[in-house]
Amino acid sequence: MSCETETAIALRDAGQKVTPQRMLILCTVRHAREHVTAPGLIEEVRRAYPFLDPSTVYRTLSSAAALGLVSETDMGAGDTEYEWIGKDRHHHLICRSCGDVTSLDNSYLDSLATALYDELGFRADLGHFAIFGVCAPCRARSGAAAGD
Amino acid sequence: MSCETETAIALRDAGQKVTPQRMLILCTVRHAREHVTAPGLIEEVRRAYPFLDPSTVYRTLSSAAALGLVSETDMGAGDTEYEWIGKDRHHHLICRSCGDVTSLDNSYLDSLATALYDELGFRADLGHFAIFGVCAPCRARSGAAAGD
DNA sequence: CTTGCAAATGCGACCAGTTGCAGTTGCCAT
DNA sequence: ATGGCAACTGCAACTGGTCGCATTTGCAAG
Ligand SMILES: [Zn+2]
Ligand SMILES: [Zn+2]
Ligand SMILES: [Zn+2]
Ligand SMILES: [Zn+2]
Repeated sequence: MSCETETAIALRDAGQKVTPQRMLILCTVRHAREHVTAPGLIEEVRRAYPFLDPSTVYRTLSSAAALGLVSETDMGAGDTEYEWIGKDRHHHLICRSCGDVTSLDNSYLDSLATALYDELGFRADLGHFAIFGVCAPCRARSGAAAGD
Repeated sequence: MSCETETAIALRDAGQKVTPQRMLILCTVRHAREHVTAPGLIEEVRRAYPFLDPSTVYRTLSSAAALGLVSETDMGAGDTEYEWIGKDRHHHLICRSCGDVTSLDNSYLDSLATALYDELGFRADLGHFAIFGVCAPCRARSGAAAGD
């Protein structure tokens, strides 16, 4: 099944209309295998469809995020970053010192989700977390003595 | 020790100047035992100090957040919410269905922080998380059959 | 107490993103 | 296939929040 078909089905399943604009926007997000910002995305989609209005892009991203099709995350870079959410959930560790961003397997969060569910009955939706902190190299670099 | 003195010390320790504006802004955040939004805070502080500029409030909140004095969190309400961070760290569970917000003890996140540190050497700063999902009452209400 | 500097404030310009509205279009029932 | 409605789009006005700069002010050295 093609990417376009899958995206259309996802939209339809969510009770939304399938329009050319949405297909273009969402497929662009999906094909970008990295996080994209709204301004970057607007520039990208306008190459194929110059008259597409920015407000349509924002509205599409917002509703898609509400549906869980894409993640909408503040990675600390000043602009909200969007990413298609496939089957493989992931999260990110962001170093406040060097700015390095690494991916984190969902299994680390799974135990938290399990605890919340078992102990509190809360079904957590741990879509795409940005966890800030200091990475190992930076800790070593800034002096092992300071490492609490 | 009074709240004002503690706040001033916290600012001074962080290498920042103690100004009347900052004291007013930060003490207001501190005394509010709940989350506050920037617009709400501006209205509040202007009762005591009408000429205080909104940009000063935003800058103060931003730098205080960078220093870890206050948390800066998107609780899903459309406006970023700020809260004074005391000794007792906490997080929140937010139900997407009924909108209910509950507090979560930091111990749930501690195990995650420990795992990240032990296995990856990443010193996570889990300041004030907003965890979205569906609460137990809503799960029960929307039919136990649908509960996966 | 006086002096000097760096940081903070206030003001105004600016801009990304949101919102309201009217026209258009996907989609379902007939 | 056709009709009708509700959702979506594009446009334009609006606005919350940011940024640059000149002035003020905290604060530490002398
Ligand atoms: Zn990601
Ligand atoms: Zn680092
Ligand atoms: Zn809180
Ligand atoms: Zn609920």
